Amino acid sequence: MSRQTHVSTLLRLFRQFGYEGLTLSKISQETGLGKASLYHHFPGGKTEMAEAALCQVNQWLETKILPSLAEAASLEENLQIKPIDAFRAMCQDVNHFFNEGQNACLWAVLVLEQSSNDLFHSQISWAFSQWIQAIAKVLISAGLDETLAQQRGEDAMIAIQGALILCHGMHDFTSFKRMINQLPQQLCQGIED
Amino acid sequence: MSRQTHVSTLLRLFRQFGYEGLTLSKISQETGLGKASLYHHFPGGKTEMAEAALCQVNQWLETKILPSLAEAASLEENLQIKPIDAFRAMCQDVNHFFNEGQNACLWAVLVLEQSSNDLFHSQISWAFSQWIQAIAKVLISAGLDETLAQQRGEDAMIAIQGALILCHGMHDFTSFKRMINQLPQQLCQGIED
DNA sequence: CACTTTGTACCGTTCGTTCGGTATATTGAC
DNA sequence: GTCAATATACCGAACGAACGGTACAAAGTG
Repeated sequence: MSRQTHVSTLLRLFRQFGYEGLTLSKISQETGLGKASLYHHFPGGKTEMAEAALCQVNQWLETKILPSLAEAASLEENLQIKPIDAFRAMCQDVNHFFNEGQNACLWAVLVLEQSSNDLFHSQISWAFSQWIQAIAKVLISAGLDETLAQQRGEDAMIAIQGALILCHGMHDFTSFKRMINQLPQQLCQGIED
Repeated sequence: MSRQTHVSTLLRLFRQFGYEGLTLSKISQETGLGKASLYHHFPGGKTEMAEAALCQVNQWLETKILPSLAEAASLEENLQIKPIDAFRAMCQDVNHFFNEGQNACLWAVLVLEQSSNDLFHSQISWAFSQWIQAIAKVLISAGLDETLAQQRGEDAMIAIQGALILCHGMHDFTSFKRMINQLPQQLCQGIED
């Protein structure tokens, strides 16, 4: 079993219990690896395990979300992708990634623990701003004002993160689904087709 | 020093470090109380301390937020409070409570730690739904459709929670201020004056 | 005096981490 | 092809430190 095999498990555990809340005993139990084996794959210990999980999330963003947004923002002469369709695809990926809202977001989990904040802050901050910029560029390429486009990108992040919090607090995930359905149109308000 | 004196400190610490991330040593250090004193005031230990902090947040909701919303929703003949003004006042309180976005939300912190989830879930869930209902009733009393009013209440929670996450992740609190400024009008969209 | 509040020392447990070592598989030398 | 050498994956046991929590007597307070 390679290191990468266990990163998905790590991601699941860290976003479920948080950094401080997740113990090596639990990791050992869930991965089926002894504690010593964990240190073979992750010599940096718990910190490196969390970094690996965080890295997986950021790679999801880089490979599944950012490219198609960049494509929709590109100003090639044969502009075939409409912004609304790009955002619909994005929301579909988001919906799948967060399991219809039932998965917490590792970014949010780590952000809210100041103890682990400094360690991972740069990567989380990078992810947020990349995503916001990617959305903004799509809207700018559709003729929207630059400032407003940036704000809409922020609003998308706010909607996703807020809906996850609310749904987990209420144990009711209908709000997340509604948000996912409404977000594309909300982002495209006032842009010409 | 009475018990209540230290609850504010507890609230600050729990929302800063989370439940698992906050240790009794740190609490002892920050309050200036020895462990014995802490257990004198909070016989239930760490759990009771977190509950006291959570209770303070919920009491803030009950005393500062819900009453004025209920007043704005009341259908007395001399209806002097306009919805937009009620929401503006609410947002001002929220802005102050979260220190312009720089304070994390204890609800969100506890919600994202599944370990502590079951202990506090009922109180957090209660708080969310009470707040949503209070907003919805204001909008309903202004003639808005009931389903849409409920959704706007949820959207307000989503906006607040999401903005807090985003701002903490970016170490930039301008989005929170913008959200606070925009929220009242957003909630009142399409209602007659 | 009675009663509340606190300091000190301590409990058992669990934390993250490390050590020494064992299988199995792959490689290299001859 | 044989056999030593190396690399990889894994584990049990234990480490010191810190955890949440407790017992109890001293100190403060009316």
